[in-house]
Amino acid sequence: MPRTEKQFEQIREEKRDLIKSVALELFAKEGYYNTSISKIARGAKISKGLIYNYFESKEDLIKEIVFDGIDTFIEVFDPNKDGILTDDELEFFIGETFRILKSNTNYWRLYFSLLMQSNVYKLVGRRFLKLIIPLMKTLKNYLEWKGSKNPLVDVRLFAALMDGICLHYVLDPKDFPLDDIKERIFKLFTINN
Amino acid sequence: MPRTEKQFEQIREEKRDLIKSVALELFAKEGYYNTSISKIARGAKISKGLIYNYFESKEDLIKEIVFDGIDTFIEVFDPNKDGILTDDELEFFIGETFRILKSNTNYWRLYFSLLMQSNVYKLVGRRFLKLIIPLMKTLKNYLEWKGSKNPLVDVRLFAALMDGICLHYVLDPKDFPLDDIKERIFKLFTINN
Amino acid sequence: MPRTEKQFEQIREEKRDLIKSVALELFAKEGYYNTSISKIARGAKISKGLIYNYFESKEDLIKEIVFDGIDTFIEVFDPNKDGILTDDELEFFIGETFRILKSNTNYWRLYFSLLMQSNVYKLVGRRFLKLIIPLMKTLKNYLEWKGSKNPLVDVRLFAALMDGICLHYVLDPKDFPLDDIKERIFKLFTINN
Amino acid sequence: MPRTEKQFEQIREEKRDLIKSVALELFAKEGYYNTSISKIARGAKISKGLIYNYFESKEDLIKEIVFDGIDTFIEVFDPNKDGILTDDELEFFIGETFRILKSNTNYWRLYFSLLMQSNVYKLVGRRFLKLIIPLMKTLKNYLEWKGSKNPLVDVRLFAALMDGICLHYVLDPKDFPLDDIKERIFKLFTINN
DNA sequence: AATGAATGAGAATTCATTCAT
DNA sequence: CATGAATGAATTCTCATTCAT
Repeated sequence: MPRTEKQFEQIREEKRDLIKSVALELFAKEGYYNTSISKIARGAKISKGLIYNYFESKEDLIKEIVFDGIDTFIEVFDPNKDGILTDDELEFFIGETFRILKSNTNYWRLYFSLLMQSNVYKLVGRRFLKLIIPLMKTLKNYLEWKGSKNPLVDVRLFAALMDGICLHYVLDPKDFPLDDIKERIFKLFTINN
Repeated sequence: MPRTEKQFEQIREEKRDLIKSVALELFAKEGYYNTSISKIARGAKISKGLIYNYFESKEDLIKEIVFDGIDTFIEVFDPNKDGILTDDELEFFIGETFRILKSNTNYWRLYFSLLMQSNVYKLVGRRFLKLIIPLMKTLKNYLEWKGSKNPLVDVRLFAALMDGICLHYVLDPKDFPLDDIKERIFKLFTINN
Repeated sequence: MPRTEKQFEQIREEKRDLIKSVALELFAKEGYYNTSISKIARGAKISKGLIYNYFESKEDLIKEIVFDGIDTFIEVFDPNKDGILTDDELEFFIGETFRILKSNTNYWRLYFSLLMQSNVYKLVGRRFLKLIIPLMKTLKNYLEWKGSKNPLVDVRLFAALMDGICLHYVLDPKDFPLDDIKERIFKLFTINN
Repeated sequence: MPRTEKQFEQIREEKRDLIKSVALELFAKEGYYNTSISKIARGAKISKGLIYNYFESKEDLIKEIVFDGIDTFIEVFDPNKDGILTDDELEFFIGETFRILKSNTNYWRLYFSLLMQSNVYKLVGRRFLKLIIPLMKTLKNYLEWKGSKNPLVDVRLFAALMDGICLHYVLDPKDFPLDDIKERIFKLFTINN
């Protein structure tokens, strides 16, 4: 019995995901340039050629991986709401960020490593900004409401802090007191100052 | 009549510096792996071979560049004092960090980009930690004195924040309100909380 | 429809052999260091890169070539017999040695040329000795039986003579009276002296 | 007081010899291709450039070294005599050969190593033959007189044997019973057979 | 006579990508 | 859909040689 169109589609989808997950693992662990297509193929137990059946190029592959990560982020934080943040919502935001950080450490290490290569940044940064900007706007409103004298600066501060924590966490996840840090951040930004 | 020892010494010194500055520029702008020795040679208007007259390998070259940066940092912050931080000293520390960040933006972009490539991190991280650890200790004492309930966590928070700011700054220095941020950090960490 | 495992295996086998035979030819004629991978590739009408698909490095390539030659030798002379040599067996030994010399002149030129490069000797010498030592032991017994007063010295003499002949032969095979020499050696070492 | 022409000449001579002896040492120990001009200069504690003041090229340098060795050989064996060899003279010949071998082991190792690289052989071989041929002629007469049925073959045998011994000796001088071997050769070729 | 900085051709090696099967 | 042999451009690095001083 020949497979249906749909079954093929599903096989393709699974293969794509397999390749991407192996590639993410390797990119994050060994670096983008130290990870050859051969290694990925070996890791996924498929042939080199097949990868080109699913992705146009190595660059295309990493682009997809990064975009996927961004999309995960978007799904969680999609702010199609009212642009208004409550204390609870801020706590949720911080908590979710750290939860994703914990469960996708590899991805975020990769993300930061890529971010630093300006050519990749140009590629990916734009898309990331589109996601971040509305969040930042909402946050600005929130901080304004909280009495911040210079909410724009405080937003920057918040963003930098979050990224700094991500950075430190992915570099050495074992000893990082993520939960304590969460508490502190929450306090820092919810109290009226 | 042959050149004197001193003249050779000077030529070497100048060439080394030229190569390092061109390399730093390119490494930071295009990434370590996207910067070939050929490009560096072209940038410095010298031959490929000459670079190997001054540096044993590409790896040796980047190691020297990074160590130079660390040394600059050390010179400013060498804490063989009393291990005690006053409010003024903290302000000085933050201020100096940002001043160095501004004047060595390229270097710090490079530093972060390397940090993320685990193999390079192993190379450099150790040396950096040796510098950082005493600073962190001093800071811990300071925060304790300021009444921090969990100074270890606060030190982590501070370090992450500083790195986050550095990261954001090097990625987009133009629009970053570094001075305002400085104020905010200072306030955050000097008030009794 | 993809090629079967067996077809690939055969292609690989043939290509490996092609590369090895071209490389042997060139190594022997021009020397190891004067033979670049490019030259070998050109000689085999394949790309440089393909050679690395079959051999890990230039050193690996020559190692395989030399080991192949040793293996040929071992196949002929494998002395897991009784350790006893008759006159006929000695004649056979000498005859076979010269036959191999004639049919593998290139290989032996290469072998001698490598022998003299101490680093390569270390690589290969050990394996060769393993083969030679038992042969020499058998020969010593034989010469003892023939009445040699100092069989150890005579074994050395025999080995040196055989290698000297090989050396002269590979340097100028055209005019070398190999068959007459064979007779003489046989007489020299079979008569009681 | 300015140095005289002669003094300069002597300095030059000494430097040439220094360079050659260092180069011979290194060529023999590490191989021709593994010995860079830089290494030689370092070994002789002079500058790279100066070597080119004395020798046109690396090839020129090795050519001179090899020719020197041949000349040493010629000095000892120059057969401007009667072309007739007595038993005593043969013993002297063999003895001298081995004496030179012992005192110049490095040189002979180099010589053999070069011999095997056909391009060098072409360079040097001709000159060597000019030296060897008269010796071989004299030896042929001697062997004829001794009753050799095929003196040409015996000359070849003798030459091969001598080279074989040299080869084995330079490869592992420590354990080689050179003196015993000498006795055996002498007996082998002086007895009527 | 002497120096060593500088050159540039060429070496080994890697790897993304293609393509016949 | 799948394979892996094959390519070739690019990379790091070496080194004989030149030359200004």
